[in-house]
Amino acid sequence: MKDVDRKEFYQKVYHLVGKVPAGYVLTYGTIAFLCERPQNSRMVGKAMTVVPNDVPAHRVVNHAGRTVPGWDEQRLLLEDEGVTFKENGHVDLKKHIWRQATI
DNA sequence: CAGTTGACTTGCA
DNA sequence: GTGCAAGCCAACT
Repeated sequence: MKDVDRKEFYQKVYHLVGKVPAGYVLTYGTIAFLCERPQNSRMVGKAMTVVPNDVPAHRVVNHAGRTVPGWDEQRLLLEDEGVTFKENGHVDLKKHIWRQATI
């Protein structure tokens, strides 16, 4: 894959995450799919490690609704936006998954 | 340059 | 929904 493609992929990821409204979340797989890289879900997480400060990376969770390991603040940020958490520490994806995402 | 790592997903149980 | 194994790809060592 060309270097420019990776750059585009990252840019799309940031754009998508930036489009997610408060109170909703996206999964890495969804983002990867919308970025035309269904297999690169791990890269989404990698991209998040270098995400710009103005991108709400806390709205991104894994397919199980679990929050990012080592980032306890994420739960607080989501709760503040209206996202409901289960007692087991998982997000209620059924209610908060963002379906209208577009590139 | 080769091996390991990881903010993941899918498939099966 | 949860847990384990296998797969995938780029970044890191």
